[in-house]
Amino acid sequence: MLNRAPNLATQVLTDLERRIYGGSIPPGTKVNESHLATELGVSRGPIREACRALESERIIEAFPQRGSFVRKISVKEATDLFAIREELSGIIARSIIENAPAGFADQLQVFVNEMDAGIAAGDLESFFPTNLQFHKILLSGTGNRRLEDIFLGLFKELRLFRIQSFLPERHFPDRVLAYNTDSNRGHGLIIAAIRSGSYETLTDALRQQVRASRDRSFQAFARSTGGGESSVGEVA
Amino acid sequence: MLNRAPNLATQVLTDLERRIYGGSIPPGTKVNESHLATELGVSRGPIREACRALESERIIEAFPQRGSFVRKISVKEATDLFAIREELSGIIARSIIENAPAGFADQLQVFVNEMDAGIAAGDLESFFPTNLQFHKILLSGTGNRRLEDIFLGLFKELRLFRIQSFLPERHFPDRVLAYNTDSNRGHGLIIAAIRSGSYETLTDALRQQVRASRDRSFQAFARSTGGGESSVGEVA
DNA sequence: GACATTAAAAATGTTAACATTTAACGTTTT
DNA sequence: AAAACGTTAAATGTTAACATTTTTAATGTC
Repeated sequence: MLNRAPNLATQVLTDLERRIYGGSIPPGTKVNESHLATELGVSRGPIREACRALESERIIEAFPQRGSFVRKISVKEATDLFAIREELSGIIARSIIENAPAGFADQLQVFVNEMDAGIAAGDLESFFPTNLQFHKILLSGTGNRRLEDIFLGLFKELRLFRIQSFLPERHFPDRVLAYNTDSNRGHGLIIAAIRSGSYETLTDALRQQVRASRDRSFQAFARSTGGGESSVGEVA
Repeated sequence: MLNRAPNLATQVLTDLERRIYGGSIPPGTKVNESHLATELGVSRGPIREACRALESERIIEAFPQRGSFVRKISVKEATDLFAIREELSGIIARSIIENAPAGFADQLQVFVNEMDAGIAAGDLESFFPTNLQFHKILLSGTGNRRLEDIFLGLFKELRLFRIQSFLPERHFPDRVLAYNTDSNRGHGLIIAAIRSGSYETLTDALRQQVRASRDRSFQAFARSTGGGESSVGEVA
C-alpha cells in the first residue's frame, strides 16, 4: 500500500477511491472483499470498514449477502446532481468573495497551469486529480467546511457519471482533451471573476461552469450510448 | 436489538443513531466499542462498520488509536449549516411545486397534527422523530434523491447542535415545548405555501422556517452557555 | 502536596477461522 | 437443445483471539 495512514481501513479507503476515480474499477464493478484483501495484503476487516465509508459517500452500493458494487449514475441522477451544484453557486461565490484570503486567485492559477500543461502533453490521467485539487482549494476559500464536503461529494459522484461515458472513449483521446480544454477555460473565467471581486460575476462564472460541464457530460454520454450498458467486470 | 435489518452493522447503525438523536449519547461522548458490543450482544466487527458509516455522515469523529466521539457542533459550524439549508430553499421549493404528487400537503398535515398532539401531551421525546419524518416526506416531494440526503444530513447534524443546548434545559420542559410550538407553526405555513402552488411563497416559507429555527437554536444555546462545556461521559 | 515514573488495565487495530448464504457448474430430464 | 435440479465452490457475515497503543492507577521522589 502506498500511503502511511494511521490505520489500514483509511489506507484501503484512499486506495479504493484512487482506483475508482482513476477508472480502473468502473461503475457496476463488484468489489470482491477477499480478492482485494489478498491483493493489498490485509485482512477483510479494514476492507469492510472502507466499503462502509464509501457506501455512505454514495460511491459504492452494498447489497446484503451479495456484495458491494461501484455505483452507476443514471442520467436522471446526474441531472439532479448538476442542479444542486448549480444552486450552490450563489452561496459559494458569496462566501469566497467574503472570506477568501489575498493571493487566492494566484493559488488557483497554479492548478490551471498544471492542467494546461497536462493537456499540452496529451496526458489523460492527470486532469481529474488536478481538477479535484482546484475545486478543493476553490471550495476551501468559502471557509464553510460543510459546503466544501457537499460540493466535493457531488463532484466525485459526477465523476462516476463521466467515467461511464469516457471509458468507451478511451481510444479517442482528442475528445477527452477537447473536454478538458473547455473545462479549463472555464476555470480561467472563475479565477478572473474572483479577481474582479464581484459576487455576481463569480456566481455567473460558477453557474456557467456547471452548465457547460453538464452539457459536455451529456454529450459524451449520448455518444457513448449504444454501447451504453458499459463494461461490467469484477475487481481485485 | 430491535430491528430486523439484513446485517448486524446496519442494526447497530440505526440503534446508535436512535441513541444519539434521542440524546442518550450526547455530543462529546466516547463510543466504547467493547462495551457497546457486549451490551448489544454482537462482536466488535459490526460496531466498527457502523462507526465508519457514522463517521462519513459526520455524526461521530474518529481519532486513530483513541476512539470515536459523538461530534460537538460549534456555533460557527451551526451557522454554516443553517446558511446552506437556507440556500437550498429555492431549489427545494421549485422541485416540490413541480414534482409533488396530489394530496402531498395532506400527507404532511398528518405529521403536523401528530406533533401538535405530542406538544399538547407534554411529550418531549416524540417531536424530533416526527419532525424528521415530516422533513423526510417534504424532501421526498422534490423527487431529487440526492437533495433529500443532503438536506436530511444537515438536519441531523443540526440536531446535534440543538441537543447540546437542550440537554441542560431538560428540566425546563416549557422552553422545549415553546420551541416545538413555534417550529410546528412554521410547518403549517409550509403546508399552506404548498397548497398555494406558488414557488415564491414556498421558498419564503422554507427560508423563514430555517431562519426561525436558527434563531431559536442560538437563543437556546446562549441560555445554556455558562454550563457550556456540557456533559461529557462515556457510553456502553 | 505536586510531579515524574512505572506498572497494570483497558481500548483500539488487526487477523484468521467458522457459519451461512449465494453463485457457479455439471448433470439430468423434458 | 433448453430448462430444472442438485452439488460444489466461492463470497459474505460474524466472531473470538492476538498485538499494540493508550489510558489509568499506583508508586516513589522532590
